[in-house]
Amino acid sequence: MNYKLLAERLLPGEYPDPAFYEEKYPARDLPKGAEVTRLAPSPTGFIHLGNLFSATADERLAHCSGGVLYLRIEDTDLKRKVDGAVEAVIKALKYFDIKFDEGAQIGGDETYAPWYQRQRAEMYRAFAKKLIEEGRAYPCFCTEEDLAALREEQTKNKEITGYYGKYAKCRDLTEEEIYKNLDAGKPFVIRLKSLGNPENKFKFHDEIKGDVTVTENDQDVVILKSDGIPTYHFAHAIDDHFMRTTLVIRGEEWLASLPIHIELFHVLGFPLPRYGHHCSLMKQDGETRRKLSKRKDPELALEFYRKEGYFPRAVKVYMLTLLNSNFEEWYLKNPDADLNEFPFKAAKMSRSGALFDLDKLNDISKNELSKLSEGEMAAFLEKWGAEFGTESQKAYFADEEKLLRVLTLCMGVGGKKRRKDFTTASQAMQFIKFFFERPAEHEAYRVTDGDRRAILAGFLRRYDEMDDAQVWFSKVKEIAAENGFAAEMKDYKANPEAYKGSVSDVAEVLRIATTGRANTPDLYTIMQILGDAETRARIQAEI
RNA sequence: GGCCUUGUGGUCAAGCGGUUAAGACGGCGCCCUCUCACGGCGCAAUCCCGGGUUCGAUUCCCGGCAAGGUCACCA
Repeated sequence: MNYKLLAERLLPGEYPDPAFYEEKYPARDLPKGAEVTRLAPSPTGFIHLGNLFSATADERLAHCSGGVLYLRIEDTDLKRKVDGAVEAVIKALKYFDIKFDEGAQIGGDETYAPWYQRQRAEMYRAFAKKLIEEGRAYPCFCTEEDLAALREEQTKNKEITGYYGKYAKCRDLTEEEIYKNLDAGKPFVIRLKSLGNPENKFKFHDEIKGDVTVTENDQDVVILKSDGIPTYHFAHAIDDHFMRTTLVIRGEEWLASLPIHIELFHVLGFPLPRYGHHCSLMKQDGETRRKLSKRKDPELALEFYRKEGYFPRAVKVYMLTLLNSNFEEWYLKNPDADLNEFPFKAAKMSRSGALFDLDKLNDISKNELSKLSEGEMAAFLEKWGAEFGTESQKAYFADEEKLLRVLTLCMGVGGKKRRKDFTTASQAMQFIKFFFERPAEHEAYRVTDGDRRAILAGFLRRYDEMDDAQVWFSKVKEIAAENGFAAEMKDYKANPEAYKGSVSDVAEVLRIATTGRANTPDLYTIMQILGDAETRARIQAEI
């Protein structure tokens, strides 16, 4: 068979030879040990926590080693394309501190562009043509029906499904048959002519999983689809070679196709990059657990976390906690360090899939938020509010001086102990709501109506905005005593039957009357912030 | 079903031949306290199962079992 002629018929025209591309995309000039990693999403625009998990690993591995992180778009499947998707992905990741050095829509060094696979079509064809010329790839005219029938037969016979060995019908087509099909205008794909033997197994070192057992590939996989666009496998080999990726970090669902990739790199004459297959973030689904999915877990979309107002650093801390088992310990010792100083290692990545734990994230969020100054918190809330806040919430930012006082109180700034009430921005806004809006609803009072009125009226009679906290509280005690409540907690505990309740019950009445709730930070300070008129008005309304 | 991967408390996990089997989250209890939050103290809860190897296995070997992944002209 004249492969040269066949190649020309299949992919007519002049294509550059491999040397041209090797020169066009030269090896990167980076320090020793620097990793080049990449994120290569398909442009569906949807991106969830699992993607961030993976992206964080890519980003850390690249930047901890003085290397490069780039963004490549795998748009070889037209059915998946969504407009504006790339921008959406970049924006979502940027919020969580994932910054690309180069890539689609990024700018930066254009040496390795283009970053969209559809724009690299010529290169893929050039290498496919070369493979055909070498007799290592061939046209296949099998239809979808043919393949379905084949699969059915193999399944019935309990054989491995796929296009391989004796089942690879088109592999053995004669020259005459091929040209006959071509003349008849039959559509075709280009398949790899695999030389592997599945009997052969060997060890392969995975940067995350350690040594894994790999079986030689014998599948004649499609490398060029009938529309001339490469499959993932083929594009992966060519792109990661010419973009000079050193470390391919991807989900473990790719481990099964590693043999294909190894053969492809080999047949193309490219050195193999190193690989790290990470486990997927799992979600409990009834009795079992499964990896995060786009269709089933919309609530795990990155957008959800932005909308709820999770603090970016908190999410990053959680990702690092899951990603590197020694991170948590390091962070405990270096609570104020730049997260990027943590020595991130692929080998420290977990080998088993972790369940996503919202409780843990929330705990981290509280801690991170509590470290902010009131000014930083105000800035964070304002930024969140501008995009996701209601109109009434946006109004909180008009009186900045008041907002800062509120935040100082609610965060315990200046005190020996910081408060940790806020998990997210949206929750914080709910928490501080009563400072800016009169409570529409009040939690139930636990004293009788008569006592409530007496307590509130007694307070109004005594309240003086100029009192300091001690004087203020002594007045609350007076009211307690006056109405049959114990002024001192010790007295109440010693003899609970003698009283209707204690100062705490009296304070609770005042608290509910002014804020609508039974649980708040220091009431005295709240009244100071609200001001005399507002405090009195709220209490009067509850008498 | 074949192949690959994984199996330490409810969750994330350290440990890698001898440990009272770390720590964090969550749960529960107590203390602090005008409530809440914070903080402090404490409690419950774990080595998938069965065989070996060994004086001794959570750690090593073999076999089960379970879970996850994968078997496309999708990535």
